[in-house]
Amino acid sequence: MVRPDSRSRILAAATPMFARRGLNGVSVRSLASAAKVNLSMISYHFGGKEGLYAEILKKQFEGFRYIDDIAKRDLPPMEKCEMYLRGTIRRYRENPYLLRYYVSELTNPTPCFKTIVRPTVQRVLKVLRATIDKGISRGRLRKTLSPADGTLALAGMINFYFLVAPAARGFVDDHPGRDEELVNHFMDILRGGIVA
Amino acid sequence: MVRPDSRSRILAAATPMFARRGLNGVSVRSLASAAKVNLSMISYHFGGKEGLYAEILKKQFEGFRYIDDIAKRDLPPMEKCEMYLRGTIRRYRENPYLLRYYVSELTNPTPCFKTIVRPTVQRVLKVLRATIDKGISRGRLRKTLSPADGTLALAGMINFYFLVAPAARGFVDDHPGRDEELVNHFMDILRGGIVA
DNA sequence: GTCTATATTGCGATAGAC
DNA sequence: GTCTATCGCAATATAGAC
Repeated sequence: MVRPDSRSRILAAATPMFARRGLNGVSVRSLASAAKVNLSMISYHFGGKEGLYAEILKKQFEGFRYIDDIAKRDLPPMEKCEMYLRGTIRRYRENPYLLRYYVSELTNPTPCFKTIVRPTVQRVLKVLRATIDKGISRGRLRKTLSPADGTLALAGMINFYFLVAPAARGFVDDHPGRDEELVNHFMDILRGGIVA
Repeated sequence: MVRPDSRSRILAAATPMFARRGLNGVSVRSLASAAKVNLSMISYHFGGKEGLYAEILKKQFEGFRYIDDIAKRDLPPMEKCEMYLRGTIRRYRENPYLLRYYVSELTNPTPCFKTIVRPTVQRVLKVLRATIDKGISRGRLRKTLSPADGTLALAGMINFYFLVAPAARGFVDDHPGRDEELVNHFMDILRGGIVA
């Protein structure tokens, strides 16, 4: 096991720090000290703090690629919804920082918002909407369903679940072991609502 | 129309600035210049930048008080859900900054998170959950519904709608004129899901 | 690639005159 | 309450030795 080079060490140390405190909440000094590199290394490798942030954000957003699998497949709409729920849960379990970068960019956008964040969000929404559109036209989903609002409801329930988790301690006992249950609960709501 | 005093001017100028750029993204100098006050006024009135932020956050979070109206009333669960949706929409329309403070605290918590944010979130979730619990025990909601996950699904769809709005330009044409439609679409999903 | 040393600017906060 | 002036320190970034 060789010691990772300084570039990798910077990326590894910076990823959780930016996630927790945002671009403006982290100084190059604290980055360098956490990564155990000289502070000039950040400029050397990434051209400055913002360059480092942009590189990390770009890498984080590759976690959204699973949406393309959903787009390609020809499956009934409810199965695609389930794929989306499972893919989203998996994405956040595998990478606990992605949601923070994502939401942080939505509320306090950096220059990366236009180049990386918005195009990705639009892509995800577009795929989900196409699924719903097709489901309606094929008679699988009810024809009074609004494709746009339905998409946002679907994306909202699962994303908000992870977003609010840190403030919901004691409300849900969130852990990977209940993911299957979570998918089933949300799918039940999509299938038949909440009414008896 | 008299000129507001310096304290009010600081609050008025700082509210949108913290909302857009976060606590760490705003300097006292930029605050003072936007509010057209001397920079020493921030320490004088609020004891520093963090004190100012805390005061604004506290005031913003008063926007969640409508949840107590819902808690007090004795209404069928679906009517309470509709009250919650309408109240949430109204809250974000009346105060376009609240969601940013809210979500920003969830992803990049400041010292206010423990004192203000988490207690408020817990309060909202508790009220919604109590509504669902009662709805189930009275046979109005289906007995297989998970109260916790149902709560998060409900809160998620409407909160995410506003959260993602800046990145969803062109996807939904969001404006107050369609709020009634939005409530109806979400209520339809809660009533019967999305399946035909 | 990695370091030291430093340039330069900006930061938050406050002392003290008025 | 409001101002000027300034303190002390942190910020990002880079020049230049090795």
